[in-house]
Amino acid sequence: MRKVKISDIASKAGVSISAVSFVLNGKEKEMRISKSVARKIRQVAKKEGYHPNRAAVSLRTGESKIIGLIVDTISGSFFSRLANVIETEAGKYGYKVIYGSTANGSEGSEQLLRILSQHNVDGYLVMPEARIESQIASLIKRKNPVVLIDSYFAKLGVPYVMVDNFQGVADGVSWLYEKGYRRIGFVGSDLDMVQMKDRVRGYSDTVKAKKLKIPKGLICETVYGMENTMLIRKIADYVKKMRPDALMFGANYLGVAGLEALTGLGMSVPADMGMVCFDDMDIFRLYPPGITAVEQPIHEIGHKAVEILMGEMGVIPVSVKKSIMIKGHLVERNSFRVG
Amino acid sequence: MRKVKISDIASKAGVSISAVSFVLNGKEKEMRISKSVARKIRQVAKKEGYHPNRAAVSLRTGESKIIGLIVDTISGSFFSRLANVIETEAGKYGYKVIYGSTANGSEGSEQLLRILSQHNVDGYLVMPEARIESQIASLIKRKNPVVLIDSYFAKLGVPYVMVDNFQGVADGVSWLYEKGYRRIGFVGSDLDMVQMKDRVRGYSDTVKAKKLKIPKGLICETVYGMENTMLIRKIADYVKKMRPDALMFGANYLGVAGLEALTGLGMSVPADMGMVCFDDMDIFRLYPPGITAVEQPIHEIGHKAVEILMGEMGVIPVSVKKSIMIKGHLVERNSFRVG
DNA sequence: TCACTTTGCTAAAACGTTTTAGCGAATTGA
DNA sequence: TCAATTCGCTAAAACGTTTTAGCAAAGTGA
Repeated sequence: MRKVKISDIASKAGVSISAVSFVLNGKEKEMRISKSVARKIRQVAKKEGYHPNRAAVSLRTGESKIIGLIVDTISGSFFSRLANVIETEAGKYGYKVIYGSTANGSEGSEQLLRILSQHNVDGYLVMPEARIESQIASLIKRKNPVVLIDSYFAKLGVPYVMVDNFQGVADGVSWLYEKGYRRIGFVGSDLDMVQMKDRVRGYSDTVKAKKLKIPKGLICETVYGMENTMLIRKIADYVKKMRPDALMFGANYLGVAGLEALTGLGMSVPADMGMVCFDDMDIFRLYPPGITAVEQPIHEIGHKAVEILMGEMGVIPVSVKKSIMIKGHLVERNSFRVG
Repeated sequence: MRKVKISDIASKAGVSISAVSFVLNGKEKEMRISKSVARKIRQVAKKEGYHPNRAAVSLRTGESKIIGLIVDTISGSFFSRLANVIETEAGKYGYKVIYGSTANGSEGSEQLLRILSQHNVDGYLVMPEARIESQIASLIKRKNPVVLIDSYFAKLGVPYVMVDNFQGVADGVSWLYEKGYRRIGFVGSDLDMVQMKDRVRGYSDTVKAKKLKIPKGLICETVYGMENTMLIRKIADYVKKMRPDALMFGANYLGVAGLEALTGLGMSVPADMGMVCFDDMDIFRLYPPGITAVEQPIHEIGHKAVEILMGEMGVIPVSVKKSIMIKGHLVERNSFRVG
């Protein structure tokens, strides 16, 4: 059951290796291989179960049919679900996904990128963290196809796909407003990426548009990477001090911590607090009354990211829009006080 | 900034390609390259930033330094967290992970395995579903290193790493017993894998050992792959009919559905029902009183799986135990009625 | 000193493809 | 009929490694 190679097909079909290669790569017209020979080759190849050795192809062509997926950490439902759709979408174009995380200490991002480049990776899908920016820049300089997901670096003109953070938060805050809340707080983080900044802006602008008088402190800025118990305490302190009547959370893990903080204070949603969270999670659906959340269109994000990357890689015609922003969807649940 | 290759190093160091290869692969002793030349070569290689083209290496040696991770679907917290640790653990040995899911329709498992084999994958980590058994068998027949995770196929003697399902459920049931419950039900699925069967056995044996009289019907067998709303209804009907005073759930998604079912019936945990779930989830920690669960030792599972696979692949000396079972840990929370 | 071994290195084949250049036969144009 | 073109295909180089076989110089034993 040795692996069958192109020369096997060539000899069994009584033709040259080149002929086989041409036919199997769809260049029979161009290379004028006759219909009959082409048919024969295809038939033999199928019968013998031929599939090209990717290493050889990669060596010869420099293409690996592999794309690299770089994430901070893949645990976390948003990432893992996205990874899943990326895998299927890439598969549709015949690409496999190899992924690496930059966070888990095993290797720095330069190391990771080097390894991926050693594997002749054809393109990169990156969910960036700030400290990777320079690496991305060097990828771009070397003409590597890159598409950023869920954030972007303003300076580099890298294509990106992201959710409309501003609009998402704005929708959430508006929903709370419509439900009658007037002292709406925001829990965000100090993460230095547009991602979070747009969310903060989504909050501030909306609150301004609704002509709510907000004390500055109604924004609770947590430290990114903060340990969970600290985070919970921070939110609890904020709630005790500022007494918002509703909270808009800027990220799913913040919402989760928020729930824990409220529980700790003996408060409950929606009796004592209105709530909306940016980015949905199972728990928001299951938590007793159901927590309204802004759902990220994961499927569309993954779909578009792969599509744009394929464009960059020359696999498909490049589309006009190299960067897109996708609207999130407000999933209304019962995290508001009635009447 | 062209990629530097071995011949560049050779010429800059004024030696042959072979010499460079020997030194950089640590065969200098064996191939008696002098200290001084070796030093020179290493120095030049470092300065020029040489890193071997993996495609070429792979073509020549047949090894890719890539392992294939095959899962049903990577979304789901257990899988994604496990994927994460596998990635880091594999990284420690210099291996990258390429993964493919069999479930999401894009490609069948034969197709997936073929593609991985085209990429010269060195070994496989598989979280099996029943229908992949024959494929695994053929991998084994072709002497491919394979380690199964979280289940095993009795017939094939494939190494595996799994959690002690029997013990985990037994611990959960015992906990409920200690809390005073005497009419403990079990919600499992008809999934035809040892995995689930051991859990059912863990329940039945424990219940028998405690000398509880259980009507047969206290086991609720759900259909694997059942649609969620159907699942919830099934559990609700079962609860209404059999009136257990506590429930042991055989899988995390079952526990979640169970919570929804109970909510639908106007019942709550722990006031109206004791509960333990096999396999922990965020929601069990966050759900108001906290649901006791059997936590799977994800880190250890991933660690061991990679270790055994490396043994199979000849990367490290093969350990005595090729298959291991790891104990889960009962995380006690407040899903029981006091007094 | 001479045969033999060891030392330190190199040449070249091989891995399985893709692709360029080109060759003989058939066809066309005049 | 003869030159020119087109047709249908093949030979061989190249991709960047690893590894086998072997060669010249130096060392060793007698």
